[in-house]
Amino acid sequence: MKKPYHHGDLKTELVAQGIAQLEEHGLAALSLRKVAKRAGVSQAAPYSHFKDKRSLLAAVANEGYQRLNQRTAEEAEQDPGSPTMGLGRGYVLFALENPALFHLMFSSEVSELINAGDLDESASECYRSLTDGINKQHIDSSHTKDNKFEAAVAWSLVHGLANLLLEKRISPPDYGFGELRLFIDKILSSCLE
Amino acid sequence: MKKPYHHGDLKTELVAQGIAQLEEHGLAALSLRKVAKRAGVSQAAPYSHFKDKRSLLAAVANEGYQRLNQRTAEEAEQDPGSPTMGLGRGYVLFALENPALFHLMFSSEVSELINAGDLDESASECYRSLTDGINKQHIDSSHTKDNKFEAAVAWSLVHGLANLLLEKRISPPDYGFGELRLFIDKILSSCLE
DNA sequence: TGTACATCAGTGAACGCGCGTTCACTGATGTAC
DNA sequence: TGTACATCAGTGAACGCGCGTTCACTGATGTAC
Repeated sequence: MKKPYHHGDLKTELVAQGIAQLEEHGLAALSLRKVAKRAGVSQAAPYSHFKDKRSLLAAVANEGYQRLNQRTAEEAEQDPGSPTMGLGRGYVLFALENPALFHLMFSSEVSELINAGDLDESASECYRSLTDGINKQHIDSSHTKDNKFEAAVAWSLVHGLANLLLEKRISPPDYGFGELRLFIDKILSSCLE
Repeated sequence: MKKPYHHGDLKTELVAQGIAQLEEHGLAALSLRKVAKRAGVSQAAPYSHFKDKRSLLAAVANEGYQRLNQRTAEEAEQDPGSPTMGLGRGYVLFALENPALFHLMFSSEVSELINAGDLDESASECYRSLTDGINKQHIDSSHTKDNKFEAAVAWSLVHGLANLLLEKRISPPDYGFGELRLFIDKILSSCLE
């Protein structure tokens, strides 16, 4: 009665435990065996739901992209005056709040899966929503074309900042900022608004 | 006579073969055993020159940072009017010319080594030369302060662009650019000059 | 309502693999006398 | 110039480990009659 033979929703559980393992022990420690153990299931059980390890990775990354999209949308709502700043801030904050998940999402392995079309639309949506935000922002501004490039600039800036903060190559206190959010805004503002 | 017992300069050779292995087979395939094999030496031989694997990684990354500094300086010389653009272009080009080495240099593992002070000054020099470039550029421009932040902005932009190009998340042809160098300049110019 | 059966999620043992590291050793080198 | 010896770079076998994946299986479930 304590441990039913069939789990019920093992597939979802494996993705959840994958994320938990990721955040607790980092990307290098994400193995199928450990995820299975966390879910209280034998090491071979995941193969009933995922073709192979890459397939579980894709599902975990997918969940990550959905959360990223939520997080950026959330931050953009809070700051309706400048959608780009909100989206950008949300992107960087998400990375810092979910370091290993973010790492996985932009790892070579997952990039290959994305480029092979093995992920949902969620993965590409984060870029699309950035473009949308920029279009919205510039609809009644001086710029009219070049929005496409601005999106690439914004993504690069935000992605680079996230990575450099994550690896502690840039440290806000060195810039006199105790409050992370303010530092992010300061850096992003020079290019984004 | 063909194979002397003592190599002569195995330490240097191991670093060189580490870089070669990296570029030929990627970061995930960089093991001590493979590097030793490439150098024509037993798997235990590297331990005469390096305390452990991390120590070899540090040496390889260090060589990488030296090459990065060379590459950015080279590009900056070619383009004396705008040091920042030159440095930035050099940074991105280096990443694309040495994808796996760049990957290693900014991996979590090497970041930890850097933050623990286990690398030469070369690692921090790339950031310092960027700051210098910005100071040079703004010495007779309108801005006077804020150079410190501009350096963080420039580094973020350049680092993000390098990573997104590397993982093929951004593809110059999608923006109508066949020539990589022109695309990089277009993206960088909106923030850097 | 009760029974036979197909389905399939999950088990547990086993596979082969490459890895970092250790260890007692051997061969080459150079220095002291 | 020649010999004894310390040094130490490199050897090769072995260690234990965790990994992804396969396999024949077993237990639970639900459906057809």
